[in-house]
Amino acid sequence: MPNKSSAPPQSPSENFILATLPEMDFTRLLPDLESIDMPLGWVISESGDHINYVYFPVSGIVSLIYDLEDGSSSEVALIGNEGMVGISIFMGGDSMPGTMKVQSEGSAFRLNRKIMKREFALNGKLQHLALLYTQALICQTSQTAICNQHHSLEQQLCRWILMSIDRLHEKRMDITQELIATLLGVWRESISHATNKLESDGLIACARGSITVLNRSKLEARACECYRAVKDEYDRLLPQPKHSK
Amino acid sequence: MPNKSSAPPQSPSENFILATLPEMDFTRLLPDLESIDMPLGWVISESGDHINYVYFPVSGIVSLIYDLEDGSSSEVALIGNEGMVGISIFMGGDSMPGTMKVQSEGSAFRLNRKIMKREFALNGKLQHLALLYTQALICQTSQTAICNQHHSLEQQLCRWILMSIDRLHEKRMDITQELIATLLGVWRESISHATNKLESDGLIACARGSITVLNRSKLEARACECYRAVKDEYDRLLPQPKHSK
DNA sequence: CGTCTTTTGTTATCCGACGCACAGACGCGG
DNA sequence: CCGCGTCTGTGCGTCGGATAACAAAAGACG
Repeated sequence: MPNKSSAPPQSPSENFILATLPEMDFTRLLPDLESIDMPLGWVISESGDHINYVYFPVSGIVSLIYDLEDGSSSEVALIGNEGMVGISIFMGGDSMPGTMKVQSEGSAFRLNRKIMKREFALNGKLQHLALLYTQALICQTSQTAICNQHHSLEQQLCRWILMSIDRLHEKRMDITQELIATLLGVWRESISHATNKLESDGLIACARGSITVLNRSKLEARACECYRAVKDEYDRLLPQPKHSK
Repeated sequence: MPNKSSAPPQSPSENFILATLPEMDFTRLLPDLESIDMPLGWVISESGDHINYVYFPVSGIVSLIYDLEDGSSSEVALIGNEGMVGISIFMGGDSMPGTMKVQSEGSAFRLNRKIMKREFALNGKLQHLALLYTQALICQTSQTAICNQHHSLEQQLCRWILMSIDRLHEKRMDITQELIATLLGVWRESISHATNKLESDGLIACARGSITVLNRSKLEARACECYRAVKDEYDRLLPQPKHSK
């Protein structure tokens, strides 16, 4: 099925979970996988929404955001083409708190709720991968919790930039400092302050609405251990797929 | 099977997950459920440990704690008789980051890893409940993340006290301010400051190594919305068992 | 009862981030 | 190329909580 966007068409196997499926499972699911664009800012689901699809991103980033009554918010997890959106479908809760919002445009393949539940019930590889990914997600949210408690804004920012470019597979990301501040749950001016320091130290280059990483290793050194901890656990639980179609 | 402690013997059905199982499933599991004491401070598993049992607490509280390289730490989830410890067994990761530590003594029933995996693979009620509980756990860690970012120490303390007495099913808890500080990832002196304010306002009574809640509703009003948010989601996902043996 | 350890309370200082009020800078549309 | 909206940079007062150094009180134990 051709992708509707102007970008080159993408294959479902560019999503790690789908790519890790055995040939037989993958082929069986293929006709049910529907290609869909994920434009910037699209809210895939809001707190408590009964979600009808599981989304497997092949590009772009989806943020899991929790909101507070006073209007402030924080991102608790980043989801790229290593994962999936809509775990409540197979976890059984049907819905979950938090907003799933496209933080960086891209595209995904989605699977109808009914088909996902049917596949999950087969006790096969998809069930296994979905649960492993969910465990990785728990690790990410937990580490976010302790990071928010103990680490400085600059450390958190470095961590967040690294996690983002990992999922974008590029050095450059298009995002305003305003949005970064919302996602990290901090003040916009504080982000401005931090990016300036990082820029003057030559780690990143900032432009209007974009950040480019110039020195990845220095950025890692400046980030807190949380980046490494989560990445290591993701690598342990979800090894890179061997075949990419 | 008699409980080894001096406390009155407890039934597996005092754990909500076990109690919610259909009679048939419960009866089948019964001979494999091993009673075990959970003394204060016992580390059930440490980061990366290959865990051999799933624990179903019937009393007491187990904390999921994340540690940092500098020795500081934060609790990211509280587990009482509404839940279970050792989800990595059925989630597939075998181990997970974080320490499972008994924060308030009690007892549990545990199930061998092999038996748990076998039961889980039956696609029955235990699988359903285990996954629902895991989703609730994700909610708790996520809310902890945003709470750590936005709310004051006093609000967090109120939330934590409420979550603890909910799981203890008592007004009084035996714990030092030192330990509370470790769990919340803050300074001991700050806890002292906060408890004094709450005590002088008549919400709690403090003694050496214990806190008693005097006015629950006022405490709820003083806590952040996170307490209510998590409790509501737990109630939604895990309704109280109808029968208790 | 007096000593010793553990737990809790007090005070002062310091630092990071908030909160506000701007000023400047870029880029798009007319 | 001009105007205006969006995005970013700067400065400063304020505040909560970290940090440190100590004092006091409550049990534990001989």
